[in-house]
Amino acid sequence: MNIKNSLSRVDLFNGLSSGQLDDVARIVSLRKYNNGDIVFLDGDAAVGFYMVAGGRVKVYKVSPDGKEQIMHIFGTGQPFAEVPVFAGSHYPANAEAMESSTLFFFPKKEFIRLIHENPSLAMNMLASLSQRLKHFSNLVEALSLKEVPGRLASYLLYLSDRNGSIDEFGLDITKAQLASFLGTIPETLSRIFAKMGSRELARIDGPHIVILDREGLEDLAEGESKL
Amino acid sequence: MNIKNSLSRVDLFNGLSSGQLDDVARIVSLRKYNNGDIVFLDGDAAVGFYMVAGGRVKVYKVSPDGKEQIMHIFGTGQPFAEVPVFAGSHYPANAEAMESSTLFFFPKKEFIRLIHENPSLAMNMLASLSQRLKHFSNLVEALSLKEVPGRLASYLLYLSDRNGSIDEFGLDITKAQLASFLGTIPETLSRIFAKMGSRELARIDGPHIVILDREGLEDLAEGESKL
DNA sequence: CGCTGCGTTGAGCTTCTTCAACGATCGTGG
DNA sequence: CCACGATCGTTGAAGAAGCTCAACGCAGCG
Repeated sequence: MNIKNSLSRVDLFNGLSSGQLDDVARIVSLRKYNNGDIVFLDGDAAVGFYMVAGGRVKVYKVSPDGKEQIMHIFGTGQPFAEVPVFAGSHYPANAEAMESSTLFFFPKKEFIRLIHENPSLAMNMLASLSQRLKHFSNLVEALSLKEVPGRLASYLLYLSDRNGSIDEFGLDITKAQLASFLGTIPETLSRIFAKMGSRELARIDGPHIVILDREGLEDLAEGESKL
Repeated sequence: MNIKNSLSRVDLFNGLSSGQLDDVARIVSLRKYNNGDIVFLDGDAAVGFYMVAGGRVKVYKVSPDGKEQIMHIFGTGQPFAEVPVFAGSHYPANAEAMESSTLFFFPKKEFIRLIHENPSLAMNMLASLSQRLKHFSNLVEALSLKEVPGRLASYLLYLSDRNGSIDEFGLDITKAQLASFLGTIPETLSRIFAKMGSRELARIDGPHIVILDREGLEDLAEGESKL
């Protein structure tokens, strides 16, 4: 069956028996969203959590004057919004589809029952939350201890690694979204890209990036040099 | 027995039977630290996690040029450094005792075994990690979307709430530490305290705070006004 | 063709940090 | 008991980083 098959490929359900996967599949429902559709808003009452079956979703906060901070971008196979399942009962941020997306929805009560009966599922969920905490801890470190050029350099190196440590790759989000993710604004990002270009650290051509000086970027990322 | 008694009072072990508490107590060891002692350093191999039995511990990151960001301050009853138990195997930050402190240490392998056998313990741990995620999400929001006066106002209001929503209370950390927690430096913090004083928002006398204008502070915290 | 969204660039300004100096408090040892 | 150094906090002046506002180029698309 289609849903069960998707679930079986996902970290969160690693090590579950076929019967246990059936139990999970039984409580899941599918939801479809178009680009820009809101999945939930900060403060909404939460009755369950989601997992990306296809597409991408951004989770973000907004300041009163409209500035947006992307906390996380989730792709296929990644669960999100688990927090209110285990602590509190409201979503602590907004979520919006960044493209046409299909999401699995897991109702809170039923899922908690499954966890009680299923230690591996609990362990997987603990691993997933811990992973998330690491991500946030990096984000805090970046926002507080690095300047924007350093954050951008880190992100470029991260993208490069994710693509197999090659020096040439494409941005998979718009620059405005990247700015929001890095905790800055498009204008600032643009200027820094320009500087990286003129310093021969990287060549930027639209969404196409070529890393020219990996060492230089690493120094920037570690705060050991400036632009 | 002393340890078991302490454990029984702690959220993480809520709902555990006496026998289960014994199981936990059996794997715990006690460690003592003086003010300023390092509990672990960023990158250290992690063989377990900790819980504060008495005293206080700060978990923090440091930038190459020495600036420090306090991620979290843990007091009695709070577990910390659980992340490497479930994801990765190295501590992702530094931890240091802020006063004479006694910590429980839980070895990773044994604790994981207990979790497997004990669904409530797993659920409690999930709740604890979720709580932590909420904390970080607030921290990210503050660092990225609020200016320092807003963060300070939030913190003062938080302290007030924690003391029963009264308008008069003491700072329980030094101003330098508070600065590090708010993602700024003592000089900046000092200037903002001075401004809050002259605007009659709060009176600051050493570590003693009196909130004079709660509404004004709330506006600041929400980014709806400036200093 | 003109609209709209994305990205870039410039000028000015705000916020925060840096650097330096100084006052107050506190514990220690002479 | 006082002097000393250390820690903590405050204040001033200057500078850096990033934001705001505004204008504009460019591509895709109805």
